[in-house]
Parts: sequence; C-alpha cells; structure tokens
Amino acid sequence: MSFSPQGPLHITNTLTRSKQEFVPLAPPHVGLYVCGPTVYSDVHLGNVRSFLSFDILFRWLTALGYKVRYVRNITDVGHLTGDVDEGEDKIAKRARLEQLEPMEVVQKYTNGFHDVMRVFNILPPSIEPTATAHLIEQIAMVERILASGYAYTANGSVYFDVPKFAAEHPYGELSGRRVDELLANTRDTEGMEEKRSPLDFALWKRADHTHLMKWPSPWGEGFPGWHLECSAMSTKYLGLTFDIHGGGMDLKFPHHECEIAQSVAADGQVPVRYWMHGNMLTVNGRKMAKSEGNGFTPEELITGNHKLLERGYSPMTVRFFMLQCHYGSTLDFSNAALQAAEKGLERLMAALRGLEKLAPAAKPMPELDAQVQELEQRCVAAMNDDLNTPVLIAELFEGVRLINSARDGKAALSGPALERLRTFFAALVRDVLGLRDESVAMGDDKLLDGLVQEFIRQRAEARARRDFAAGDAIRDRLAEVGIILKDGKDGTTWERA
RNA sequence: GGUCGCGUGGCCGAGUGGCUAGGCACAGCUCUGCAAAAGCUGCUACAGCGGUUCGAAUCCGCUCGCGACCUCCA
Repeated sequence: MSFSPQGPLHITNTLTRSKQEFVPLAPPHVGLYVCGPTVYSDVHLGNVRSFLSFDILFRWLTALGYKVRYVRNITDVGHLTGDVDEGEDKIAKRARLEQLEPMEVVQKYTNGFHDVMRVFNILPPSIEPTATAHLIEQIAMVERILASGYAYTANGSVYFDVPKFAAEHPYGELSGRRVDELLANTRDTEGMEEKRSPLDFALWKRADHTHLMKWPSPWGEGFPGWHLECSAMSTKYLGLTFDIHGGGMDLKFPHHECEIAQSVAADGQVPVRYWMHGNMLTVNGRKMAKSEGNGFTPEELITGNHKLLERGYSPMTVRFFMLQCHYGSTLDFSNAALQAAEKGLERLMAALRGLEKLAPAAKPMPELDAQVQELEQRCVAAMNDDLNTPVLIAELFEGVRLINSARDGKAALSGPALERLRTFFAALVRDVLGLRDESVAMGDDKLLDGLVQEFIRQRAEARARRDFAAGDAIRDRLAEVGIILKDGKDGTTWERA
C-alpha cells in the first residue's frame, strides 16, 4: 500500500494576491525556482524558515506525483552591501575581512549552508546553480536587454531603464508599486550619478582594479547585478516561462520585480506563472535579520548558547515549531512556543512508533474504517489548501488519539484500516513534513536495549514480590542516567529522556 | 510620508458569514502499588467602537496598537 494523494492543489499566488488552483504548464513536470542564500555569512533561523517552506512545497508536489525540477541558486557574487550602488560586494567584503580568497568565502558558507539544510532535513534541490558559473548566460541576457532597448551603458556599467520599461509594460504588479509613487519616495541620490533614474538598477557593474571579483565583458571588466542571476539561471534551466518562483517576502521588491522586468525586456515573456512568498520569522515582533542582531545560528539554537535562548532545542523541534504556523504568516519566535512544540512533537513521534507495533484487533469496530479514511482525506485536503501544515498537524493529532486508543484497547482497528493508517500517517509525518525521529528508544541500540531490558526484568521481579522500594530504586537510578520507564498494559517500555 | 498586512482563549497558532481547529499549560477524573505515559472531561477567545445581516472572529467604516516593504536582507 502506498500513499498517493490527489490534487488539486491550491496555492496563494502573490502576483494575483489570491488562492488559485495550481495547474502546471506541462504536467507532470513542474518547474520550481527558489531564491537561495547569499553565501557571505552563516544562515540564521529566519533563512531556514524560508527554505523550509519551499521544502514542504517540493515534498508535497512530489507526493502528488509531479516530476519537479527544483532549482535553488547560490548567490556568490553581485550582492552589494549597504544602500544604492556604491556598496561593496558582500562576498568580497567578507573575503577582505577574513583575509580569504572570495571563493574560499563562498565555499565556506556554502558548506555551512548545506550542513544546516541537512540538519533540518531540508531536501537538496535538483539543480543548485551559482551566479559565477553562469556569467556567460548573464552577459548574454544583458545583451538581449540592450538590444531590446531597455538598458543603457554608462561608464562601463549597464543599467536597466525602469521608466522606459514601465511606460510600455506593467511594472510593479507583483509588489503593488507604482512608478510615480516610487519616484516620489526616492531618497538621496548619492552615488547614482550614472543612472538616468533612481529606479534604474544595475545589470552589470564596472569594476576597477581594486575589485577582487571581476570578469571580462563587452563593457569592460565588471560583475553582474544581483537581480540578473536568478533571471538568467531560471531561464536556462526552467525555460522562458515556468511554473513557480518562490522566495522570502522581503525579496518581492525590488528583487523579484526586477526579475520580471528583466525577463520581459530580454525575451518578451512573463517568466513566472505562480509567485509564492514565505513570511518572516520575528523575534519579539520584529523581523529576524542580521542587521537587527536578533538572529542566531543553528548551532547556537541547538546548544542554547545565545542570549535569546533559554536552552537548546533539537532541529526537529524547530522544524515542527515552524510547521505549526502557515508559511504565509509571520511566526514569532519564543522559548515558550519552542518548548510547547518540543512536547507536542514527542507525543506525535511516540504515537508513530506505537503505530508500528500495533496489531489488528480481533473484533474490529467497523466505524473506524470510515474514520481512518476521512482522516486521510482531511490531511490531504489540508495540504492541498495552500500547504496548510498547521491544519495537517491538527489532523495528525486526531490520529494520535486514535492510535493511542487502539494501543490501550479502547479502539479496535481492522487490518485494512490499520494498514491504511500506518501508510498515510507515516508518509505525512516523515516524507511530507520531513520529521525525523530523534529519540533513541528500544531497539535502536542493541547493547543498550539489552542492558535496560535486564533492569526492567529485575524491577518486574521486585514488583512481583511487592518490593516496591527496590523496584522504584531501579526506576529512579535509570531516570538519573536519562532512561525513562513506562509501565503499560503489556509490560514496561523505555525511552531516553 | 507612500504601499501592504496583522491584532484570536494563560502561551503558540489555524480558521474568512451560521457548525468546538490543534498543540502547550492548567484543573478534575480513569488507568496505576506509586510515578510517568495515555485516555476522557473542563477552562471556550476572537483589539475597541459603530454599521451591514435572520446571523460576524469572519464583510464595511472609524479608532487604537503592531509589523513588513519602499535601501542589502529568506
């Protein structure tokens, strides 16, 4: 038996600000592009949330039977610090500070990023392209934009002409901006003397001899603008128009708006059919960001070594915590919420372990067959409704109650119902939500289990003699070393604290 | 200042016109030698004010509070 949920899937398309049925351009194939990290420093928890949201999308599309080509880039050049365009390249800056070759910085933080993704069980994409490996494509795209007349060169740099583009095409649709309003709200124009309009953005930036990262181009030595890589690489791997583009809410403007403009200017096609944006992780109501100093690294999170953390939390606790909130809502971090998630997750995973040991009842209750089926349907419906993981989790807890009741002999499941429940429950928890069991329990370690079983036997003997003091002493000593005994109807089980 | 969004029970957090989300916490009960676990039950909210409606957490208006974007950020 397998878990093979059916659509239709509905997702919130940020472009139309509405929930729409997802219909791929060329089923069963789905093209998915997600803006990846700029690898100039350690990722923080807020970054993790974003990649987790799209991990769930990727997993659910796959569960629905789609063949997903999932492209998530690594930005390794072109992302400037500070304001306007005189900022330094983030990676070059880091290289200078750490006295490393820029590519060493890139490698170091790319490795770190991958480690973090693995720790949180976020699946790798199908293709993970880097900007520096696609300079030819980016230069070619700039040439197409120049040829179509929506860009101009200035002193070795190339800029996108936003006012000209906006006069002939929709601009600002995704983010709800209007060019006149943007112009009215423009601040200082320092360092922008090369641009014709403050709204224009760099496609290619000239680099002088002091720059660490530069490449030859038709306009001289330089480097690509930040927005360009996503357009060039999504076009290369997913085509001129593809299904879904995702990223954090904070990328909507200007990054994604610029991507649309570039693609339309270069190739005359609207690049993306569904835009999806994950919301922010906040701390005390404020966005977690490196510049706010309220972010922490996954390592700090796990060890608890950060001023915001009362103690450490396991990666799966964090994953579960985040999935209890819809990706489109802001999620506020707090120790209390994390601790609540930790307990809830443990109850969920304990039920999953119990489910595997459950045997069909001798006298099944027929009404439970329908109940199991309805539960599965509600779970699938929750995911199809814009990846509503909090509702899915709520439904799964209904399953937890059923499983525990069956274990206690209060609910009698038929063979088929049990098999059905096992199949979809495990698939949803492990494959769709991507939750791994972190507890080390009976059976995982033969030596340990053998030893604990011996103690359990000794305690059972003591209890049989009604020597409860001796029995309790065994239980207390095991508890001291982190082993919890649980007396059930069918004997004693144990697990780690 | 402009644009957009949010304000749900002790805490976290779903829900967009009627029908109790769920988790955690708390209280009682059952089970148990005790404990833990588990099950059952209870606590039942929707920022404020006004309006629309037979009926609003859900729609509209105003007020208050908060946030995001507008400049790099997942």
